[in-house]
Amino acid sequence: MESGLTLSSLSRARAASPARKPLSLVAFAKQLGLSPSTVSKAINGRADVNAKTRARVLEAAAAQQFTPDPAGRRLRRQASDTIGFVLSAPQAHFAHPFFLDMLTGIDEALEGTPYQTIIASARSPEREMECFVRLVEQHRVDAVLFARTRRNDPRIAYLLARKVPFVAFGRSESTKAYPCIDIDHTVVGNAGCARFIALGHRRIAQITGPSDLMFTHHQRLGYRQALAHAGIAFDPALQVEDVLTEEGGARAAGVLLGQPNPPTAIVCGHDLMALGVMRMIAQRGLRPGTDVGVIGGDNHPIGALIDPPLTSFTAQTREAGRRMVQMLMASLAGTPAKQLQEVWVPELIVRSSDGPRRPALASEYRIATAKPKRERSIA
Amino acid sequence: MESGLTLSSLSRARAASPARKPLSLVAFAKQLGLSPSTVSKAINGRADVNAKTRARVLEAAAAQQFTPDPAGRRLRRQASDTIGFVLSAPQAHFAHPFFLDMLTGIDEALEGTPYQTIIASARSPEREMECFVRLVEQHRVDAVLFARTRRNDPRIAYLLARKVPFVAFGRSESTKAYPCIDIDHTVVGNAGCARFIALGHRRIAQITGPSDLMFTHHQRLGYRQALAHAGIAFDPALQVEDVLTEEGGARAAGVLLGQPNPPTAIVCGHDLMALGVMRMIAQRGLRPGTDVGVIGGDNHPIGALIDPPLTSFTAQTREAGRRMVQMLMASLAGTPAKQLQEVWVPELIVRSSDGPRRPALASEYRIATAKPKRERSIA
DNA sequence: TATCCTTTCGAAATCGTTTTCGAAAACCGG
DNA sequence: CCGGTTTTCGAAAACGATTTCGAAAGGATA
Repeated sequence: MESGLTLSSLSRARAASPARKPLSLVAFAKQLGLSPSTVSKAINGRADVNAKTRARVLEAAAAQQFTPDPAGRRLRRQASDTIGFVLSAPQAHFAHPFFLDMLTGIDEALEGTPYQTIIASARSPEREMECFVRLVEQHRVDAVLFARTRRNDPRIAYLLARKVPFVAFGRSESTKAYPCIDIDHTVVGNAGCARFIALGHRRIAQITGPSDLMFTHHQRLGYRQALAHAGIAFDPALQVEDVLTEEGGARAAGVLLGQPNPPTAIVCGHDLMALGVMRMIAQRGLRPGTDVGVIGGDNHPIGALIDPPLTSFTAQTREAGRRMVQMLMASLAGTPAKQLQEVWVPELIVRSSDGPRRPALASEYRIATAKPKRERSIA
Repeated sequence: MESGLTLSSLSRARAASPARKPLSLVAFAKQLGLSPSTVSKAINGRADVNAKTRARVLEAAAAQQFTPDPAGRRLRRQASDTIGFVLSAPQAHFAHPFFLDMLTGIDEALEGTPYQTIIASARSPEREMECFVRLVEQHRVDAVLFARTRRNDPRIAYLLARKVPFVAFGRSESTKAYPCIDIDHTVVGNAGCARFIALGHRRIAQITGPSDLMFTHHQRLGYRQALAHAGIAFDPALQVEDVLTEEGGARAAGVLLGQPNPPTAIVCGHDLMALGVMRMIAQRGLRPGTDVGVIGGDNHPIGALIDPPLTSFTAQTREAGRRMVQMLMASLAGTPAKQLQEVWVPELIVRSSDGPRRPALASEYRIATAKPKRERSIA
């Protein structure tokens, strides 16, 4: 059956579904006693149309809910009015609100513009490029948004070479400037580690995702900065990476805790990994947050609900989605890429997993008892 | 700045971004020494083209990566080749993989077809209809997919009246048939409750989402069926509803546990609610899974990670997304709606939250220690 | 071989919009 | 009132594909 879904069967199928024919621009124009060109110009805000005429057109359009058919518009304009948002390997992030949050922000910012978002998901990291190429070469999108940049990101190289407008969530080591917005993850590594130092820890480990991811790379740099600043020698055995999942975090923690001189605190780059870390700590007979401190990285909502509640960092994913769209519009309008680069500084959200255990409200039990009072979020 | 984003500024902006001109069908046809019509027909699988010619065309198209420009195709065909997927009130489901899973399934099934998915998110339940109307009346989509049906769903009425092809995830009380796929949530209520009865419980409560949601309604029916089957009198005070969030679950549990004769077990319609329920049980000084049994409803991945691990039901959201697309294609091809209705039976995933506490692997600690061995999932 | 039917192809119309360019109208200062 | 400038509008030509319909070629039959 799947193979029977040929292009031809699809096209013939369409004929079966009827639908009332909508108002075309020419018909609408005739109604108003104007030419199609004038109506079009009125709607599109061109200068060469009398203010009075324009008002009349817009009023009638609003009254009759008239909107120019996007199909005609697109053909003539040679633009698809469509922005592609690429999900990378969604199966790996199944329980993470990251992409959906970002998508929501994007959709919000696009409200009222003629643009729409199409999503495309890359089956695997290897097939990511494929996804971009298809979107671009088949003229399905005017611009692209995506996240999870890598240090050396072929997608960025491709889009730049192909001159496709885009905004990335995340920096890279590209020598050419491109519009992007990023969270400063050196802060996540640095401030997380520094907090443990301030709490008296000396043997502090870091668990992150794959280091070819730019944000992971930054986290690792930040961690080393904090150590250096405190005069603590960097021990490579304490900095491990694994995949960005709960299991990855657990596995990495197992490696760390199995060492002869295990760490007393672990900073994580990702909250799901932190969850796995906490699970592994418990499995080893230790108490997360008491025997071994844990700090996460991206404020997964589940972090507030577990026990001990996870100390983490603000993420602002939805706001980032919104901002990416604004930057894209600016980019399309000609603003140079150098002016379209923002780095947001995340803030620590202090809960309980990062230090000696505080008396919990219902300390006998295993599920977080209430939202911690000490939580501090950014405005 | 936001208000400066007029249609006109956008359109002029576009001119700024250049791009190599791609191969048009006429140019491609000329290359082959054929007419555009023949090439088009070859590609679209029409009958009146010689097998040899068709092979030659398809080969060349593959070699040169030629694809007919969707814009022209859409204009002529009077179809957008686009399917709308509507997210309802995403902010309420922030941490739930439901929508992203479904989206992934949809995208998978659409691979290789000329269709693409656009997503639209309804700001609030009240503005849901707005979203549908805009999508349809502005010709942005050929068909629509959506989830979370209500008992009496105006979206379904609208789409049926407007003759827009669609597939819903969830049944409703519509008298007219429409294509849909659904999980049988009476099973969630029934089997969950029955399990507690089998474990010896007699005072069993149910916490669900708002009862105007169809799946919630089914859950509530199933719960009463199980009670009736066991000859236990239904106590309305034990069946409460709240919003579909962790907080909602906690609040509802608070109400139940505050009663003079509180329940010894609680079946939930939704895993996030179950999480809140467990939190409230702990907050009341009781042990979830030991003093009060808890069963969830839709296999949120976090359920396997908490302690005690949450007994729940299979959800198969991604598979459902795939199947919805297949059914939509069938519907477009003329298959009557009555043949496009499926109800899938969820299966219990037994972990630990539903019964007397089993010895945990690292019983001192507060985070689940390992994936439970007893977990049983469907094939 | 003539006739008819089938197969295969292409010319031309069409989808609905935007845009260019020219013409008419209105306005202006002298 | 006139020449020149500015506004305002509309006719017509795109944009790139699909589809209808007719014609040519090929095959079969009498």
